[in-house]
Amino acid sequence: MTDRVPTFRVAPSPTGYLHVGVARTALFNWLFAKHVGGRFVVRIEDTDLERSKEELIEPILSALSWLGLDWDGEIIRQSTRLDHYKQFAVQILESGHGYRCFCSPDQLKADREKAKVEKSAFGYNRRCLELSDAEIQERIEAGEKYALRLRIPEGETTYSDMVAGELIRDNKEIEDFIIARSDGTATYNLAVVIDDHDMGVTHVIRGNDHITNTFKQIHIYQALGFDIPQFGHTPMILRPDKKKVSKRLGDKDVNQFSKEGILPEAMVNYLSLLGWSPKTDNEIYSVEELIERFTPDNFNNSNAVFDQDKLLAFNKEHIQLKSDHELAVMSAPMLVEAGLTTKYWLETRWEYLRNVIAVLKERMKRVSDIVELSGYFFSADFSYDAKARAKHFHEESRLLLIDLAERIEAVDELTLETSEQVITELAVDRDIKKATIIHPTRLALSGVPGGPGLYDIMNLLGRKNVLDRLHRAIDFIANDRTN
RNA sequence: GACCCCAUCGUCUAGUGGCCUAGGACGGCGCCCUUUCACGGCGCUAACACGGGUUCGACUCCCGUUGGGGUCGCCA
Repeated sequence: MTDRVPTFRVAPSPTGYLHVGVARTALFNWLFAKHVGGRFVVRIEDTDLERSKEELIEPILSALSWLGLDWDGEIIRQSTRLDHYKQFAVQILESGHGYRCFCSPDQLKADREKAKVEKSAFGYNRRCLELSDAEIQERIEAGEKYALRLRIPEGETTYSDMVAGELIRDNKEIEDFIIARSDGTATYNLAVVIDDHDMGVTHVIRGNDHITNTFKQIHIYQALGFDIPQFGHTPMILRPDKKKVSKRLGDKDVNQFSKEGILPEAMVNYLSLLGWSPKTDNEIYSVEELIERFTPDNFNNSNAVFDQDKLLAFNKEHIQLKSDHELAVMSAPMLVEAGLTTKYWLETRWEYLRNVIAVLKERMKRVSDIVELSGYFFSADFSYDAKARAKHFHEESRLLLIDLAERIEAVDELTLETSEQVITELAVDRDIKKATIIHPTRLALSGVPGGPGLYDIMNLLGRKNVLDRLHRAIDFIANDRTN
């Protein structure tokens, strides 16, 4: 075990989308693998043919890819290994570590209900443990179906958890669980142990809802004579209502965050801080920095509530860290999809897009915010914000805009400097505050009361567009008054 | 219910017996900056669940209570 390359894994089951809980587990394993220079592998847990859905595999993998959690080697699918598991089930049976159980699911269900009412013993009552060889033979020949159970010995089971420390459990609390179904297929716990062994997994980091499974799996490892990996059970990610994040409760597909303008860097950064801490005052880290700092002694052992607002705050920070060009690449398809522009138009005016992003960037909390923020940079076909209109569009401002338009006519080119110059001169000549001019002008050029500095807008729009929009507003105000 | 885990501001967390009149971040609130909206800067708000011990001294150690979470499938 000493010279094995550290191998970590994530093992999603395609019975739902990848939610933040599994994503965070995957991230921890990945970060840890990168930190120690080990391997990170992916396994699809689809032994339950009933509930597993083929079409869910691709979205799960794309979510991992989106997060940047690249994996090593081939993806293992349990459904392709069903036959492989059988020999181990047989081995456990023949070595005396397991036994046949003829109890029907209905029978077991009745047992459980009875035990619940009587508040008596937990787990399987071992009815089939003492069956004689003859009786077993007889029932097999009679065609009775049977499942295989692992026989848990007396005593207690203990192991050292990377997160929780020394864990000990009385074997009375571990029932003789089923390792192979009556149709011969392996159940989750058996398959997991065999796969982790075959894949050379040395470290298993997963949610602490798996602790009971870990105790069961340790007994399978022992029955099979396999080396037991290091286990680490992280606290859960909870929803704001304090319930465990779960696909069964309809929790969000990680892919959805991407659609909502969340940067994978932000998601990774935020997720890394749920149940783990770099133990510094800084919270914003790049993936490289996280890998650098990621050690298991910094795990936390209490559950964490997933906070959308804080994710958004991280997203804002990471957006600011992106170059204008990178943001332009991400924004372009969103702008096209929103119908604000076309792919061709953008391709020929890439610098314009970049400049638009440069002035809008600090206002973006989501990448997709660009759509809401930048409309007027691509189209003059906007309406004026009603409140702002009432405040800034009136006869006085109309005359001001006419004056401004005339002055701009006299200018060759609108730059940052000339824009400011024109406004300043107008203000001085009329002996008014610049703001008096700026507000109606901004509304005339953008239709909205907020946004980048007016000179930036004028500079970007250019002389012709500014003039057109000024005249449009002048006419609008005139018509508005007569109505 | 049984078993297990956990317990610091609303949320994520720092704290590993004296450095704590408990630090940071998000949120909220206020101020400043400012042509607007943002950004940024500054400040404020707000927590050691409770009760017992141990100790010269407990947020830090132990026990109990309470609270929260998890598990209890021929699901994963």
